[in-house]
Amino acid sequence: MKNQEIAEIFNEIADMLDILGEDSFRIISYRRAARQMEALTEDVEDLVRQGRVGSIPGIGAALGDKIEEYVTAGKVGYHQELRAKFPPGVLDMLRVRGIGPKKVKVLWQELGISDIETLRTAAQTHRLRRVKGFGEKTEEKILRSIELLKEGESVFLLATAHAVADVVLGYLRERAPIHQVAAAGSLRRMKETVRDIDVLATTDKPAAVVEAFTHMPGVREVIAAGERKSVVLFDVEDRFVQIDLRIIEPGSWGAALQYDTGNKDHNIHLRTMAEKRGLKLNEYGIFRDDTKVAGETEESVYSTLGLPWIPPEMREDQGEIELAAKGGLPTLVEDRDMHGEFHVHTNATDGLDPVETMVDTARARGYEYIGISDHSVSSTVAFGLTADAALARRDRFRELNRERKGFTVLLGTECDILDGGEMDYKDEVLKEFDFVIAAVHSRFTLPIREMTARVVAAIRNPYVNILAHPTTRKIGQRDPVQIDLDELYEACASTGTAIEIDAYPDRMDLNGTQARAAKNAGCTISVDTDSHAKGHLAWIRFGVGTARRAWLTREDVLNAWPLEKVRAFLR
DNA sequence: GCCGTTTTCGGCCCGACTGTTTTCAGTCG
Repeated sequence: MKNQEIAEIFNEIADMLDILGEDSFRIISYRRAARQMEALTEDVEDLVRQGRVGSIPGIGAALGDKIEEYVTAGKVGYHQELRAKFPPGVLDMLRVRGIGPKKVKVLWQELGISDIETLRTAAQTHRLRRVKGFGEKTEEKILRSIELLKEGESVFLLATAHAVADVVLGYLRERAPIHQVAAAGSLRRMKETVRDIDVLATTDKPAAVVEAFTHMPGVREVIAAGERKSVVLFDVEDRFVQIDLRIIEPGSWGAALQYDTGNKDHNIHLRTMAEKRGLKLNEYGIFRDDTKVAGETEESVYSTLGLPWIPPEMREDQGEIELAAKGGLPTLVEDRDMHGEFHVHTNATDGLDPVETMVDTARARGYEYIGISDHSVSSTVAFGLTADAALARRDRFRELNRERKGFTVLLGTECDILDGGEMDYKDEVLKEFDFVIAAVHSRFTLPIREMTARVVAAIRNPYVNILAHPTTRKIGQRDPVQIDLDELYEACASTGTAIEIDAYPDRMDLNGTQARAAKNAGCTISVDTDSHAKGHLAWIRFGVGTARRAWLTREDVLNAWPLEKVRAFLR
């Protein structure tokens, strides 16, 4: 998929135009187009083939041509022309916190500074403060920001960010005079990675809350400390995450929550709708002239615009507003809909806990069933089981089912898909399991045609019920394999094979965008944690969050079904 | 560069914080 590559090109064009001081609305168009490319559920190459690039919101004639050019020629001429004007390193300077396009332009064109190292030396030797707009504090700030850049400011896994948010919210509840407090932003939208954590609080003592927030244990750096908004960098192991705190009046709680949750395009869309109704929407409420007409709850904000409340996970401006306006929002799957799961490991292979512990943890969660799916023999690093050893567990599983009345333990396997697409166990072994999960754990670098054929062959095996972590990516560690996901969706839909949202925090595979495409192709989705310890079963909330980002209902999710319906599916 | 039940031209979301300024530009989200 070239979607991401095109997004990066558009963003880089925007950066360059920004530095050159071009028309800001043109720049906004490039950035918006980049976001659209990232959010696209379809492969842009397919859209080009079908002549449908113009149907992407924010893509007109000029950007459509550039997309086609990239798909056919592998590059965009305009992008390369611009690039030729910039010494390498100039664009990097934008990554320094507090340095934007205007300052880069001055640094580059007036001081001849064209990379971060030179910028650092210039700040150290006080060469910057001679230029208009730069002073002593700017030099200090630049030096600190460059240090922070080296320490690796980066994205965080959703699960990590949630854990940090819980600590911060707990601290504020205990130590600051707040009424309400909550996390919003991409965390609340359940995005699989999070760049910063947005916290909202209501209080009648703002100064005391800012004081508590900026002096929390773990705060490394205070970026801003205003009465309405503060920003800190917060230690997370050997890295740090940005945390934004917004302080509002109780009457603006809903408006602020809305404002800080929706992504940029969702919010712009709502503000445009407000304007057409003669209203003004901001983080304090909805106003007619200067009178506030809504804002205490999120529901009031949406209903004033003629909309039902939209679930946070959907607020990406991917058609949800139009759907809501027509009264067509789906009823999304929820945590409490989950009846069990299938992708669970034990200490028989590379899990930490024995099967009894995993089963009882699942029961305590209120599940009706649990599938145990330890590794097959070829996964040597994961201590995969021989066919005999795997099937020999059947007796113990029968006992477990007798001992735990009203709860069902299913004997499954996470069976490797071998190089050529055959399964690691023979069919006569596979048919003995209650269910079979197929997964790629080797040869990640096959070319796209071979990899696609390999996985499609596994999907077509009559004993395979679920395809696990389809792209095999590990966030921050391993790129997704080269594979034609549309072909997988089609194969899964036509054979009645479920496809997985693997909610292990660094997998999140499929992600929300992909799972939505899978649903649209007619697939049933299995939401699993890939648990390797009892505590991991709780990660199902991130899988459900991803399913909600994919607009899935409980009818779409295999393990939101009761056991009898699941059994029929597995048969 | 995009887009249109007020428009095919003239608009384009809106506000907070900081630092360098004498009233505001730049950055960020």
